[in-house]
Amino acid sequence: MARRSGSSADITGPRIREAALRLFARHGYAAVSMRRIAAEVGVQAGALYLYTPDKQTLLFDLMRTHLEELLSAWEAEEKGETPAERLDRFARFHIRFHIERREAVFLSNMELRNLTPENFAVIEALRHRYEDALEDILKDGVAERAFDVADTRLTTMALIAMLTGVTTWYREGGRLRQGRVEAIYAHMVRKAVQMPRWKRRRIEGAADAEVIDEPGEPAEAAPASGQGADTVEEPADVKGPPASQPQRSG
Amino acid sequence: MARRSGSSADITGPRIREAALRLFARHGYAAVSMRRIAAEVGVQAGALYLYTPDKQTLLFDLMRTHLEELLSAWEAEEKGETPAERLDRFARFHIRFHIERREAVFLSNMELRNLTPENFAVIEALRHRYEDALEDILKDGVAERAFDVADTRLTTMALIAMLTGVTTWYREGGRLRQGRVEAIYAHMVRKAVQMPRWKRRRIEGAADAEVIDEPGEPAEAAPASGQGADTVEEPADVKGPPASQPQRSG
DNA sequence: TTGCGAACTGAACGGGTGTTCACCTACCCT
DNA sequence: AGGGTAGGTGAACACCCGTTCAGTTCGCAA
Repeated sequence: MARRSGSSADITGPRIREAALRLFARHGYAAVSMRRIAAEVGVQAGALYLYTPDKQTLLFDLMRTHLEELLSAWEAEEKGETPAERLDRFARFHIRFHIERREAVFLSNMELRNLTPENFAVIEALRHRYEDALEDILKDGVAERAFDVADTRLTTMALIAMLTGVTTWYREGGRLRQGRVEAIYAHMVRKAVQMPRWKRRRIEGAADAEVIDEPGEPAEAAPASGQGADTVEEPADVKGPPASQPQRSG
Repeated sequence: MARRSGSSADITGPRIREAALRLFARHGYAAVSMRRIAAEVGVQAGALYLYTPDKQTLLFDLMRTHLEELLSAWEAEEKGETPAERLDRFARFHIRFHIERREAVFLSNMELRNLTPENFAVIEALRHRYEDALEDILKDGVAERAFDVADTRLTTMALIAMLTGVTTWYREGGRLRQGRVEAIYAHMVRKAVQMPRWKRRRIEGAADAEVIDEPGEPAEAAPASGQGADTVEEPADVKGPPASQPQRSG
């Protein structure tokens, strides 16, 4: 038996990629042999080489395809008007896309170290483009004084890590429906970067405005840090509002 | 040449664990051979089996040791009085510990799938204990109405993912000093979970108090979600404050 | 100084690895 | 009906894998 009946390239090709994706994601690139992928497809190992030049390229193509689809899916998304709106959409999009493609996400995050340097550079560039999409939103928000972000690059990495983490625990049919998960994450993201009222007023120079105590305010913030530890505020800011503030108006 | 001059178990043992940790973290468990670890130590592969029964146990011991040290380091930490204080300390501790032990963190996060089921269960239990430490802080904050957290478990996972993500980009001698990184992350964590003023007032039933617009408020929050999409608030809450609110008092 | 155990070598075992290649057969086109 | 080629097979190549073990040497205690 050489060629099997009913076989064709546009069936075997995708099946190989699906099997490789699933197995690489589940057991890791190095732990999965070409023979095992072939067995999953129901084919001999040699047949895989009609569809990929080698194992490394198979991994690389899976990761590149995933990231390209991620980028084009985001570009196709409606963007929203304000930075806050765009951030909300980004968070929800990210959660949705990452829940729907857990295996590809897992692969693209875990197997970077198994790429050759040249392939790694390509994947990193794609990933960077996606991160920049988020950072641009943050920068816009900072420019409009809608966001209070000490460092847009750090915050970009922090938010993406937080959102991507959903793949580690979310399971379909679990305690929380996907829509609610999206909403909770989006809400947290928004709160994490939003400009607090007391600060917005200070920045706008409204010394006449009543200063209201607010969590995150310097007088109350980060009380646990040792003396001399860094703070988020610039030194000039840390001194902050006058010490005598109304505790609560109500 | 059989035994090498100047050799002793309390030197070779640690060197094997260090080499294994570094190589496993860098290239992945499955991609690193016992011969390569041995070569790094300057020894033959067979000698490794004087120090570990097999490769799997070597991995497991590295991960278990790391998590046990993480737990006992946190337990030794000063805890702070209020939930906000404890959360701040937790965030800073987590960042510090994870920056200092990048390789062990990387290993413990990436190689879970290469553990046998029995070993996996042990590691997961340890990891769960650490997550619970954070969740307890969040629960306390929710009970005291200091935190506004829709789901403590989800938030725990989200915050840990965000904080642990620091290991993917932080490099010593980079743009940001460690203390500042700690401060920025701790600040974001705090903002992400804090109870907004408008909501605290509503909960406390202070209908007399002036309601102030606040980012995160339902009227303004999550505007990008499609119709019928989930929101963070419970249905009763979503209807929210009366529609007519002063936009800004200033 | 001798002897004994700790520390290690080096070869071997059975098996798995990615990849190649000569060969074969089912299908489509003329 | 028949030929060409797309889509395979299965054996082979050279090498690496985790692990074992008899044998060897070093350091230390008596």
